[in-house]
Amino acid sequence: MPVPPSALLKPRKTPRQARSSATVDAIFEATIQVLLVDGQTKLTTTRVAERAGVSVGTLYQYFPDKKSLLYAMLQQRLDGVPQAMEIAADQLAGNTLTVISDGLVSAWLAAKTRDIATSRALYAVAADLEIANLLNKGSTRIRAAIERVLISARDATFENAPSVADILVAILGGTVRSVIEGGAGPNLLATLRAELPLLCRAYLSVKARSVA
Amino acid sequence: MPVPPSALLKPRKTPRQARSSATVDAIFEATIQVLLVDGQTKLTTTRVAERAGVSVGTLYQYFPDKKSLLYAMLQQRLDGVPQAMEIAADQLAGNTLTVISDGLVSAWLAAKTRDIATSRALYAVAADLEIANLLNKGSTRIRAAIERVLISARDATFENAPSVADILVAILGGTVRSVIEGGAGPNLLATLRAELPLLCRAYLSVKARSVA
DNA sequence: ATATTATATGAGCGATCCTTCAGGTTTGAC
DNA sequence: GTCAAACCTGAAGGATCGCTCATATAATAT
Repeated sequence: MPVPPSALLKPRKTPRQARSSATVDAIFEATIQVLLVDGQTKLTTTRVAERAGVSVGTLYQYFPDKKSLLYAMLQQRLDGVPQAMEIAADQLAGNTLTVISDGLVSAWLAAKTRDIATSRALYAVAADLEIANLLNKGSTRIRAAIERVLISARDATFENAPSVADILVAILGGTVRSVIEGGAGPNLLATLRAELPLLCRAYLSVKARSVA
Repeated sequence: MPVPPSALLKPRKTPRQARSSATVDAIFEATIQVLLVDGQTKLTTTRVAERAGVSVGTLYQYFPDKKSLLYAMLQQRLDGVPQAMEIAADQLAGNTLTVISDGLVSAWLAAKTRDIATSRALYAVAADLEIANLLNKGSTRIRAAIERVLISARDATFENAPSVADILVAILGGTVRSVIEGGAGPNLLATLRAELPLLCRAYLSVKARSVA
């Protein structure tokens, strides 16, 4: 279970019995709930332990400190997002630009809304430096995957694929965060689902040069 | 000097002499700097007072508590953003859609990048409930202004102007935050300046029905 | 049944931080 | 020069929180 690079790894152990794996899962879920209900400033190890139904000493058996707990929880829950985008990009490679665009948006929305509670909890702590670094790593993977698949489009080329990829990442990341974090109703999320494909397609059409 | 609605207003006074106005300004600027350098978890009244060159007792003369200080600082520094967008929207009313679109983007980028340090500091605490409420109020004003000006376009109509306004707000707010918060170099901000007009124009073109 | 290993506990320590308040300094009116 | 008002100070009290550790309980191997 990975921890922030700067953290010393003690005292911490790996679960060996089912009941300790269940304990760690309960601690992760409790961390998310406390973030959502109380916010970052009231995220304390005492509250998390209480919410998880364990004692604070149990929590400190598995995590050297509070920051490590947070980092480990986010890494476990969110590692799937960059991975899903890489897989989607690979599967879309060589298609037309429209198919690529719609496919990327679809994969992105699926990855980000699969677990909206975790995404919201993430946003609550995203400004923390080490969490931001974790997110930047993920973002860099996504951006690289998007650039590769844009270049692979069979009916379009780009004068500056890296820049286009940058903007797409800003669009995808920014709009979804805006909607999820803003606590908007299901209506706005549905509107975004309908509009994001149009938006990305429209933008890529303007940026692409057709290959006749 | 406004404070969060729920906060009790004592002990707190309004500056009467120039030196106390200067003190309050120094406290606000120090708050921003501590947020940028140390992050929210290390935003303490002691650090802010030290950075401002005053004692903590001075700080508590003007602000009943830490949350009130933060709220008041952000309200003062950012109140200009919704206002700038409302003015821009009013000035753009009745124009063609392209002029409206480019004008909104321009006004938005100007408002958000006029003081990038404050915007970044804001993002560091945006998840805090009361700050989020302050931001939502601003967002609601901007969204209403955008909707009005879209409806006023002389060469286009929209089947669902409110939804289009929602998406524009998500695009504008989300992409700028993504870039400013990500601490990207001036290159990415320049890329955004170049691309955001294209993006919004492209999207609005797809959503609009021409008036022949 | 016993011993070992894994897991769990929560009171308490030490550190940090918010806020107060009695007292000090500066400014301006008279 | 005196006095009132405005402004400033920082040690200290109280609260909160991160984390430890001596001890308890459960699971597993023999």
